[in-house]
Amino acid sequence: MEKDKIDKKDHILDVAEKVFSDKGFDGASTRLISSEAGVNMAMLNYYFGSKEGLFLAIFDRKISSFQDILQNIGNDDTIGSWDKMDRYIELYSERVVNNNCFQKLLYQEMSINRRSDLSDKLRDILMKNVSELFKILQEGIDNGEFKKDTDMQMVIATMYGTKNFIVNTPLMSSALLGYDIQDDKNIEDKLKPHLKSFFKSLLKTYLLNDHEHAN
Amino acid sequence: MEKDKIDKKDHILDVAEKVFSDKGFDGASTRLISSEAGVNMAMLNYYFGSKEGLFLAIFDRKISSFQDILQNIGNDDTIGSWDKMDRYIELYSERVVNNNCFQKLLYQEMSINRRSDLSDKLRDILMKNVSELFKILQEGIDNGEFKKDTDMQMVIATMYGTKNFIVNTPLMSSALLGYDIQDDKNIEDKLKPHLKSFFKSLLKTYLLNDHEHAN
DNA sequence: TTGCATTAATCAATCGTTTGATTAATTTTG
DNA sequence: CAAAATTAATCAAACGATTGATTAATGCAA
Repeated sequence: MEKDKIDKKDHILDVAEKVFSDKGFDGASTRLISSEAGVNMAMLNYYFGSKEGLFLAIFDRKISSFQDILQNIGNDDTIGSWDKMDRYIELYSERVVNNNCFQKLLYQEMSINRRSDLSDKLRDILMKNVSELFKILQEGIDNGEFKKDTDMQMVIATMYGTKNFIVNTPLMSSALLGYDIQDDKNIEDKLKPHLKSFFKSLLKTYLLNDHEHAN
Repeated sequence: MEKDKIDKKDHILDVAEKVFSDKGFDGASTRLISSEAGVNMAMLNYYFGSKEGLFLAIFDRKISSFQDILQNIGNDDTIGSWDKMDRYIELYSERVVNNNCFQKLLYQEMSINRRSDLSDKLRDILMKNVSELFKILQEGIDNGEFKKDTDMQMVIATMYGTKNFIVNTPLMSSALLGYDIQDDKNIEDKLKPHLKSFFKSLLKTYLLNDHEHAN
């Protein structure tokens, strides 16, 4: 059955995503991945051609669902710029703290510069997501809701960086925050609300003009 | 001569630091490192025992100079909390944007889950640096200079995360900031001042109580 | 039976490491 | 001081292990 095959490939991709994010590309052997996935080693090559093919397939799978999630917030004319920002923070914090092992993989790959074609591709995709945030910020500045001297680039770097730091160095951030951020329950109950409320509070004071502070 | 030996070991460590940070631990072969350093392969084992020994030696060398740089800012009684924060931002931005290939290595290692003993060690060292920042923040809150509801943990995650994001994903951050952050001149002329002024501006609005805003 | 899925066995290549030999430097000895 | 003895540094070559990949044989459903 075609369905079974897809499920199997998907299962392999799930496992590979996890193992790659734990060990890195070079540290994750095909033998380990296949045994973790409960399939014969040759199946990886049979399905994905090569180890690199498997690796790329992980990204291909995600990329399709990766795009438009954060898009089209900026196109809503009925709400103000801060409310858009608020919504972006909500969605971003939600999305990103899930798939955290893919996020880890993504930034590992962007940090090491091996497959430069892939890196470029990932950069472009991320920049596309970033552009939505740009739009929101620019609009807020133009309509006077945000401060004129807002450093948009750095605001973006701050959001992405802070999230990455927490997700990608769990040992460090768990020690810092005082709870295990690898635990799913803690992620849901503590980390997500924590991240959201901090981002809102931080950016509200930074972005909003004084006359808006009352809100 | 003893000096030559130290210089040689130091040279190997320099090269290894660069290669490891480029390729990751598993991606960097001992053959590549030794050929880049212009020494025989066996010398790596002769000097450092093993590949892992070489890797650890990189950290040992840095760690000694790593410690006290950011320390003792908090102990100065003659300046206010924000001024201490200001000074921390200055030093942190300076230090960190230099040795950026070590920083890359450091967070690569903390991201991957391999030698947990090393990871723990690195976490402890970083937490020690963090504690100085904690001290400054706590003091500022206690003396009323900073807001009572300051999220200290997240402020720290933001500073470390934002810097990491910029340094560790140069492809992304160069596209975002609009200049090549791998270029030494750009680092000095643009990135450092940029980072400093943003951190100050961002944290000033977030940390300071309203009656301090005039400053 | 035919075609795809799956397996164990095997491949060459590369890995980190070790070896034994050789050279250079240092120390000891007469 | 000079010769001998010892130690340290360096090298090419080879080691066993592991890597990603391939093969040929088998299983199995249509």
